[in-house]
Amino acid sequence: MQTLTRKEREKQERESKILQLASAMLKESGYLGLSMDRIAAEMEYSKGTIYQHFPNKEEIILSLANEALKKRLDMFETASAWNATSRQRMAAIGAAAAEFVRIHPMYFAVDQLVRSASIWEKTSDQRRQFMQNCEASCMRIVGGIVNDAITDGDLRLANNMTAEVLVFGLWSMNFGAYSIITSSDSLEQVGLPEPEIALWHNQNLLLDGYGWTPLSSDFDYFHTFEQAKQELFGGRTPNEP
Amino acid sequence: MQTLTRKEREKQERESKILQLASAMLKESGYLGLSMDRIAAEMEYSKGTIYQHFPNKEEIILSLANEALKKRLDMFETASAWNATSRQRMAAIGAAAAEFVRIHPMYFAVDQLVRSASIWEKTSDQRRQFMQNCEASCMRIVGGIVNDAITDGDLRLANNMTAEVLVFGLWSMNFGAYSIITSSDSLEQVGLPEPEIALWHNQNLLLDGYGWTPLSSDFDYFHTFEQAKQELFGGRTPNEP
DNA sequence: CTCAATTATTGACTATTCGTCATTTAATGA
DNA sequence: TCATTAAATGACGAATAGTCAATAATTGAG
Repeated sequence: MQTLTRKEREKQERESKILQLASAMLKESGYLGLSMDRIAAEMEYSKGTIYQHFPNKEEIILSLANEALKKRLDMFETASAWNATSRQRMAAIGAAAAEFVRIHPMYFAVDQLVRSASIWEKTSDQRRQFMQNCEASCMRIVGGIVNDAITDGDLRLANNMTAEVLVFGLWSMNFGAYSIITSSDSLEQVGLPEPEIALWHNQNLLLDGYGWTPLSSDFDYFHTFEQAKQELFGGRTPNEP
Repeated sequence: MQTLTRKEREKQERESKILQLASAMLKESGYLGLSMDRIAAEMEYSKGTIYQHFPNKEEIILSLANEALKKRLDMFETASAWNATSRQRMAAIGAAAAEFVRIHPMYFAVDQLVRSASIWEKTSDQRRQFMQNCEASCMRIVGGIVNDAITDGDLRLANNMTAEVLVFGLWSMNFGAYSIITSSDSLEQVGLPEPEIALWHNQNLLLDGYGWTPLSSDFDYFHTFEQAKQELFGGRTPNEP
């Protein structure tokens, strides 16, 4: 006996089919190529039915972003709960971020879209709040690791510093790096054949700059990174075929 | 005696008027609010005439980005040519970036737009190359300062490191931070009342992590930053009323 | 100055899109 | 069986990008 009626199940299936199609279209031809008419046509439903699921195009896009963000939050939680030193847990967060990008190469494009085009205003409070919640939760998780490091004596912040500033440093570096990486194919021509590794080095050196011990010169965090990837997200990540 | 005929001048004026209007519209209501019809209406010209200047909407957007990028390149060159230590010149680059964002708050939104929506494909080779050129030049300038630092003995890169990796670190951090800052109004709610200052700290700590002397703990780079802002870009920046 | 040739401008037109809603179709259960 | 409720439809209105034949303005040779 199911908790959902056949109708409810059908509806949910259709919804995920819509999102799946939309994701493919977005990947294929960007925001402008994502057309409600085409979704309806490919679904073999009329447009009106699609609009019963999502009141507008923007809600679909934000839904896609939220699906991804939810997974990222899970991965960050997994990384944070790892039994290791604070900086190793931080490395695990890095592994989570890298794995997330591997699984959702579209996410940054979508996130940028949501931020830049006037998509935000057209979406429902509920979905907007969900998104902000996910982001805030991610920050809180990373902030928690920072505070643990302080508690453990591995990190001492200067007077005019807060954990939030450090988290913002990592966040902005990651966001920027992956935005550039996923939307630019000419990085080799500019002397950066392996931008992901460059990001990894820079993250470590930033934490070294904060004096978060053990410093990356004294410990092989790349090994930790690979280990976290394997143990925590190895083989198959949750919710992914 | 002008080198341009009256017609050419008129055309150029009209072109900059179009860009000006487009910029305002983009600021006002985003990519979707930027309408060729509305531009034509507000210019009091017909649509066809607008299309004689720009073959499509996307070219207008890329033009706007390029206008801004050109100015940033100028500012970076100015900063790099400053007579000071390598890390001070780096601080001047930071001042240039900050000043650039102050003058062009729209730039990051437009840049993200160009990257994420399918704008890139629709634009001319010429404009695309101009953009890539500007970006590459900016990187080269910053890379030049890094190399000067190495020559001066203020910086020693590890074996597996290159100047490009460092530049990428600064680039991604700046790009990410300003993208987030200019597209998010809820940073205070997340414990970041002054994100620009946070960025500044993080940049310095990253360079400290690289061991670029004098370290920020030994030298007041914020003073340098303010000084560069004043001396190099103070009062009125070039090409700005 | 005149007027044919060139150049610039126009806006009606096509095609495409989003989102709505009266109408039709299907499902339900008394 | 059939009245009532729910779901699905697609024609429609309103915007928009971009085109292009027709029109207006400019130019410069005679």
